[in-house]
Amino acid sequence: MPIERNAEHTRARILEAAQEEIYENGYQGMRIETILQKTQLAKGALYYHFPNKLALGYAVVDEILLEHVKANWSEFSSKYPNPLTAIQQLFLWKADVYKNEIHFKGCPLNNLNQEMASIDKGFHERLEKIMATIHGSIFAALEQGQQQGLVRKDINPGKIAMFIMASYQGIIGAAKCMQAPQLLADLFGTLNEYIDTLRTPA
Amino acid sequence: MPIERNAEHTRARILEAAQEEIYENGYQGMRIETILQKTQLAKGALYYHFPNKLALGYAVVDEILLEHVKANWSEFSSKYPNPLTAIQQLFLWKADVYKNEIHFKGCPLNNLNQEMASIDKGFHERLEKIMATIHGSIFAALEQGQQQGLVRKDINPGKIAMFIMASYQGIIGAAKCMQAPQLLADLFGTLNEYIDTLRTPA
DNA sequence: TTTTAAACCGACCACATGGTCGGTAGGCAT
DNA sequence: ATGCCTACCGACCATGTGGTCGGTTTAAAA
Repeated sequence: MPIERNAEHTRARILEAAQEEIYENGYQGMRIETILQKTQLAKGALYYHFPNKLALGYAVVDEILLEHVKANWSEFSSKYPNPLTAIQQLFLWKADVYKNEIHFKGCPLNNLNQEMASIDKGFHERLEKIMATIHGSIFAALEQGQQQGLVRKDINPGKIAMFIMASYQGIIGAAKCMQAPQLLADLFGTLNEYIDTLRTPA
Repeated sequence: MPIERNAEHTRARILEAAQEEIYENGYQGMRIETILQKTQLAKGALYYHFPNKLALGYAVVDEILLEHVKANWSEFSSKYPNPLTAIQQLFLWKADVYKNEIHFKGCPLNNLNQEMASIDKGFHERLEKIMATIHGSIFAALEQGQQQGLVRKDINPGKIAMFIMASYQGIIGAAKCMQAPQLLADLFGTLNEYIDTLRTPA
């Protein structure tokens, strides 16, 4: 069974393997040799699709992480009309997904951010763009909630959106550091209690 | 002016240089060559004091980071008798310290945690120990506050302590990712508002 | 069928990097 | 002064790693 000779597909496989490697070892810990092993490709193939290691790393951010975030968010914001509820449900879902992870590796986006944002400018620019996207989504949700009378009007949507995003990252990070994804339920629970205080009092 | 031949001092210089390197490039990005350059030592000196790179990394955690955290905390908890206020002041101080950083590199402890906790067991164990120390401090502060009637008695000190710690990390991380330490004031401000809700109502 | 270019192969290279080891100098006890 | 051990030197090694390049295969056009 010869592996299909399809450029797009090959490129996608490389990206996927690279994403996995970065997720497990960080960008600096990712080895192209390992990617070749995982994809059963030769070096020439990889360097045909990507000029160098850095470009591959960038591509993972642009084509995998960004899309993943967008998909995630749009799913929940369309499922739950109340924006605060959408955010809370997203958190609970994350807690549930990672609950039984044997080896919890955290959030791919946050990991890369922590590792590379202050080291490499290219990564920083790309990752900041994603962060801005997320922040913009939460911000818009809060503002929309205010207009609909669902969210208190005495809060600053920009600041609160940033805080929620930061707490989310922190929670994932803490659970990762402690290697204890079962903490996520409690932590997101506490965060969700805080989010409840943003609702318009009944 | 011959550099003093003092084993303890030399070892300390190596550790300091290593800490800086890790802070700037992560453990995986730290290079022995750079440390030798910074300390003006030869390779033999470094490998006389440390058996290998990993041991050096571990030593940085045990002898630099842990001590730094302990010193930080004890300073503020002794300066402010109200535990909640001590925590809040510590945050505001951090925001102020980093405010004008040109190239904000985040929190050394959090950085290493994010990078190595899920990769290397030795790092994980050591870093978790520090996290547990911090958590224990906040936990004790909250419990003590409850006994003194300063902190609401309907909250779970363990969970809240974990949440505060996670949020702290997240805030530092977010500011790092955005390369915007001026965000810290707002973010810690929001966190402190949350902490205010933990006080016993007047 | 022949041609052509995209897609892929894999041996090879340059060099960075962690680590070794025989040697040397400083300082302290005798 | 002499011996001796700690502290340090720096050339050298083994290996890992990103990257190159001439060549080969596949698929579709001519």
